[in-house]
Amino acid sequence: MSKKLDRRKKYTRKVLKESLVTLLSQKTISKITVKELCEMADVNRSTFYTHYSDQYDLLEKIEEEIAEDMNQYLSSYSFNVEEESLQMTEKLLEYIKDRQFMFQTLLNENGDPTFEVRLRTIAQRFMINNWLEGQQLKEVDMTYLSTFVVSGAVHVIKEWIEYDVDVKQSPKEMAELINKFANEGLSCLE
Amino acid sequence: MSKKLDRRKKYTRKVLKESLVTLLSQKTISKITVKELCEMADVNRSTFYTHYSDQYDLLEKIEEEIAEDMNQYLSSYSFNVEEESLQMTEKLLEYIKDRQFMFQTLLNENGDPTFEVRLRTIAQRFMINNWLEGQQLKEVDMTYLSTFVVSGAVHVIKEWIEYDVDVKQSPKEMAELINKFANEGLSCLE
DNA sequence: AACTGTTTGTTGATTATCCAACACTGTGTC
DNA sequence: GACACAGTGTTGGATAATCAACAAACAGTT
Repeated sequence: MSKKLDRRKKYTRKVLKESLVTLLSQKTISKITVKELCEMADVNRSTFYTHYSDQYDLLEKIEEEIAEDMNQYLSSYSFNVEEESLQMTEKLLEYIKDRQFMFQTLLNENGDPTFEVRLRTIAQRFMINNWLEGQQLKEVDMTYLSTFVVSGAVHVIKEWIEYDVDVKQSPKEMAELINKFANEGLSCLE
Repeated sequence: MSKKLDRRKKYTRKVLKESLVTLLSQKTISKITVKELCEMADVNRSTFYTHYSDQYDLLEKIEEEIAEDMNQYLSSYSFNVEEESLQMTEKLLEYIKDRQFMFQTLLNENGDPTFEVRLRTIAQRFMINNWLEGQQLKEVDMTYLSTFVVSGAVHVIKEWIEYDVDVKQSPKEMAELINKFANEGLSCLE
């Protein structure tokens, strides 16, 4: 499935992604030049063009990757088995924690305004497929519910960032809290 | 003088050096294999051998580089002009701060026992060339003095590490303190 | 409008790294 | 001793990244 990447490719893409996110924390994508991006990443400009067509393309790829990861995590998510579920939540939290800066940047002023929407879409699809399976819900309720949950999640992430919450210190407790909330939320529907 | 290095070479050597120092914080040089070193650095083993012959060679190069840097800093050191001197001390402190982990590792149990000696030699040569210029000192005094100063410096570095002193927060005050001490020490000799 | 400096894609030749394979040495185990 | 196992150094061919150079587009200045 996932073809084995040459170390060089892996490294080049990694630093380019990191550099773009760093620059995005300072200015809007349209004000970022390929030149400064490559200088920051310490990568030859010609190399950049063998991977991406421009800044926008790179940003696209970054977000696609996140989307894939989120889907990956959410696809194996289930609230049936308690312990397994907790572990999944924990992993998801660690994933986010490791990319705190990235999320912060992409969700803030200079970031992509469509990014939050994309996250919302992913979560919405997940909720429809898993949580709300079997439930007979009006479409209005469904939309409202997913919007509510995702907004909450984004809000939580932003709060973590603002108050510099160290998720890693207690991912377990955090995971329990979140799962409990999710379950109670579900039971409230019945 | 300093030949222009290909970015790739620069990167390869950088990660290999970082990885070795990291490993040295865990075990002795003789227990470190080239294989695990390359795995940590994410560099092909064959690439390693195009740069260094073995772990010991790499460690050698790391220490040589530090020695060069220290010489560089110390060579442009003078206590004649007050402000300039302070700036030099400040830069030197920042240099050490940026490599705190490296110094810590090289000076500790797993590190190279000869490293402290090398530092001592450098400082000794410096003191003879600069500070003690013109002073009529017995060789015994000279050796004792340099040993005293370097031991002090190493001790200070180790204390910074242990008590996690943030040198960067006040390199200026720190620099003033050190220069003042150095000057008083010198005047004590007269 | 001409001028200056900067960024942009793109190219060709060069170089470094990768990878997989190899034979070799050392070390521990039955 | 015979055996498996892990690390060593070295090789050759494939591939990626480098660098320097280019024409073109663009923005700001005078």
